[in-house]
Amino acid sequence: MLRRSRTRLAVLGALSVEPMTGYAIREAIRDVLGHFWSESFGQIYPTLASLVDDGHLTKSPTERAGASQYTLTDSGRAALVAFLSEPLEPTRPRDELLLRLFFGRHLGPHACAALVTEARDAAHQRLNSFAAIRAEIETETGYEADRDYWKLTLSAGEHAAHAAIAWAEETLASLEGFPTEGENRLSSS
Amino acid sequence: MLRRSRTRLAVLGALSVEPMTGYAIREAIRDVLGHFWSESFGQIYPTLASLVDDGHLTKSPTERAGASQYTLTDSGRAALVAFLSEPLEPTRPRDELLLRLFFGRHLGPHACAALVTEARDAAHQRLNSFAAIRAEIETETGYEADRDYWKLTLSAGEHAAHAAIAWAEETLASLEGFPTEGENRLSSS
DNA sequence: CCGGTCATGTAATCGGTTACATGATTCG
DNA sequence: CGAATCATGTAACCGATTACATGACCGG
Repeated sequence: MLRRSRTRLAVLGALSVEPMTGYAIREAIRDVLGHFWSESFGQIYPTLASLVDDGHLTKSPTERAGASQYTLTDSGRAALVAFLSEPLEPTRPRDELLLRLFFGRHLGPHACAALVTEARDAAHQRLNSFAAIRAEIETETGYEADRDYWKLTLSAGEHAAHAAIAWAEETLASLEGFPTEGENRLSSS
Repeated sequence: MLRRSRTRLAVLGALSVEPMTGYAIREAIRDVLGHFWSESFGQIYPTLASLVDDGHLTKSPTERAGASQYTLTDSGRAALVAFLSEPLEPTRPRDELLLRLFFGRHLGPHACAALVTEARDAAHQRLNSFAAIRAEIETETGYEADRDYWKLTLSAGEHAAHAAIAWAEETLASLEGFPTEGENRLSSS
């Protein structure tokens, strides 16, 4: 199983939209894919070098000294499609909020409510940023072919955020009825 | 920033419910926390050893040769509470389905629909397993104090699954209207 | 000129998985 | 007895983050 790194997919994908520098790739991932993906510089630059080695990208200088622009080759586009076609291997879930809530008895309902409130507010903020991104991709020209797909991922984020908010509200109401036996104390098995 | 591994939290939490062997911890995490958490043996055993070193657990032999039972100490319980009280550092999102969908133009609407269908079916399966877990924790005795918190995490899973299903249905309908220009071909910028 | 942004890259480290090795116990 | 399950642990590896080092360019 040659399990390719997903960073490669993200980088190839980003460059399928338009040629960019490594720095710009990271910016694009943070600003546009931010709600479902992330990459760090420490991962992007080695990946770019490796993709150039494989012939999937070409590196060319820009006007600006020290900056290089990377462009997808035909081989790179083929690699992207091949990657996209691979079966999705199931991700191992790791939701730290739920992990804490699961053991919430040791924290008490009050502190748990604070965690849930935080999560709810974060979901609201995400919702706001989705609206901004939606407006942005709607108005910018040049990405017509991709735009419809991009909106699907936005919609996924919106559904998830709405669900998170609804759950948080329910949970906050429910937590009010919880007994406060162990709150702020380290005793009681 | 002393960023403690979350495996420690999961192990301490698991042992806060009842003493167990390392093997049983992994089973419990897989079966009960499976929809929002995962751990591998390779992480659990070293963590157990380290927690014993720190005085957070005691290791005692069982009737069965070669098997050890781990029990939370007072120090361990305090460490659990301390851990639970730490601020939640934001998780970097990595949703491979959405990453693929974002670059879905290169795959075509048909293949994208297959991915989304897969995700929808997986959400349905999760919903089924939630019902089973709910029935299980409802009937088993001895966990009355934790049960209410456990249900909160189940509810979160159910909300998320319902949202995923609703989004998938909408997306599948939407994908039917997408042009199939690049489907199964490697050409066309 | 100085601070902020654009830009590249590497080294140390980490958290985690996989694969492997080993062996006891239980059940058919 | 043999297979499945229970049980422990380690070594190799990997993907990724963090911190650090460096420097060009631009605007005030």
